[in-house]
Amino acid sequence: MFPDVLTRRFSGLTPLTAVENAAIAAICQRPSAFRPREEIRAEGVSAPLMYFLLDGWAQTSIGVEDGARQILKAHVAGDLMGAPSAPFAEAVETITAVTACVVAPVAPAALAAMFESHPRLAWLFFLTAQEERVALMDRLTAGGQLGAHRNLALLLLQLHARLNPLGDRDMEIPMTQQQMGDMLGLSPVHVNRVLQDLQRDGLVRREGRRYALTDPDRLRAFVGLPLRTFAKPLPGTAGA
Amino acid sequence: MFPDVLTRRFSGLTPLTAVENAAIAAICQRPSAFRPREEIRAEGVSAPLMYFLLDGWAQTSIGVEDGARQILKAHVAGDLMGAPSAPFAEAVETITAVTACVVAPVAPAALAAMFESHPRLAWLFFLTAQEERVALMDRLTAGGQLGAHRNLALLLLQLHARLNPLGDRDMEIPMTQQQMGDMLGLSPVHVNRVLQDLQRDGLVRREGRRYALTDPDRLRAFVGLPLRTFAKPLPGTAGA
DNA sequence: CGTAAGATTGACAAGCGTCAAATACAGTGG
DNA sequence: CCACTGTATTTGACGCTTGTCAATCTTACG
Repeated sequence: MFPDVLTRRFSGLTPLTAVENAAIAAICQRPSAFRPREEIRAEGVSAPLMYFLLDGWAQTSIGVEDGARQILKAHVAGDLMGAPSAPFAEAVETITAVTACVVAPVAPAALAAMFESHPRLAWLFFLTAQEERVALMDRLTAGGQLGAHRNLALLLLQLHARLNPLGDRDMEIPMTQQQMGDMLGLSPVHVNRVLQDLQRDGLVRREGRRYALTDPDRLRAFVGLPLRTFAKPLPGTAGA
Repeated sequence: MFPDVLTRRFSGLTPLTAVENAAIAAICQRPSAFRPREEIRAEGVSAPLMYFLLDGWAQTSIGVEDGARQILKAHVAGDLMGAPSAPFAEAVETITAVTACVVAPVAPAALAAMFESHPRLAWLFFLTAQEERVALMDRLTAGGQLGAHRNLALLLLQLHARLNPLGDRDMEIPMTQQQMGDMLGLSPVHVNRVLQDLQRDGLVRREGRRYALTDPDRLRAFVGLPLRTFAKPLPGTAGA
């Protein structure tokens, strides 16, 4: 059960060996389940753990004093959550279940130990961390330089790429418009209006929380940022 | 020369051994110098390298089609630049010299090889990548949830923390207001107005590009986001 | 001394947030 | 099966924040 979903995490880079799969499974603690809206890990707790998301949707967010919060990432099965807090004494981000989900905790020290026995995995985790950085960089760029329309369009494209690697047009996004707003720094009211604009322009179709990108190419052109292809055969790893 | 500045990179986590210093120096290619405004590495180039910044200020940015650009990070001596592009076939970000600066290129494959011989360094680089993620997460939170005033105040606090670890109030920021705007997603005109507001409120003093935080505590309270202390003794590394 | 880049100021417009109300929708208990 | 309740979506009116445009002023530098 574990290995499958975790292997998928790195499938864009390289396939894992059976030994590597086992090494990852070995550092996972017993999985536990959470219900929708339940808090998996609160920001501020000390000695924070990391979590492999085995099933469901979750999100990480940072809260601001006045009650506002920024959602930083929507996680799907296979994601490693909470890693950004690893260098810190106290957790930086809150992890919340969006749908029902199952997570396996991982102690940072255990991951560090794995780095010693499996340097190739260490490199893969390093590359994955860089990918996450790029995702944040793109989002920052979109937030700073693009308007709400192109920003939301980018979000839909990114979710589509992750949910639908095969390229189907249809997808189910289990987020409220409020949550999308918290991701983009927009009010839920404005999210709603922008979604309607995109529909009116024929870029998106929508029924409830089912979204269809009617013309992905036009949508990409509209956004004006390249969609990264997280896919490069692993450069010079085992063979040094 | 190298080791000093690079060691400083990790000083918040743990001191490096002489062997580790040598290992890092060994993967560096011959350093080269750049003049202000010169492009060190353009986004889009294939097989991108990484660069240790040995001296000076540099910045990484992502361009948008219509000519706008988002500055993602201001780099000071000791930073590893360009790592986010490592998993990609083509460079994601443009690296530009802000002041005169000296950089040492590093091939991703060389770093991967170092991960095999020095797993503790691998873990340190992993943690550093997570710190960078948190920096982006904070900036994203500021951009999405805070207004221009608090956002700019946060930028000043962050620069102050990096430039002035000793806590002096005075610092020289070699950025134009235009560049600050490109970091925050604000127009240069608005940056100027906000800076004046902060001065009027007695939070900042400024002469040319010398900035003084007159009351750091009040400034921090004003922002409402915690300033991360990138300082935790390295958890379970060598002793596994 | 001349030129270019940056900083500053003002007037105006657009984008987005806020407030408030109305409407759909799902789950709950009678 | 139906009223009841809370949550999500939708719509409208209005105002603040921020961008745009254009001009002026300062500073650095050849």
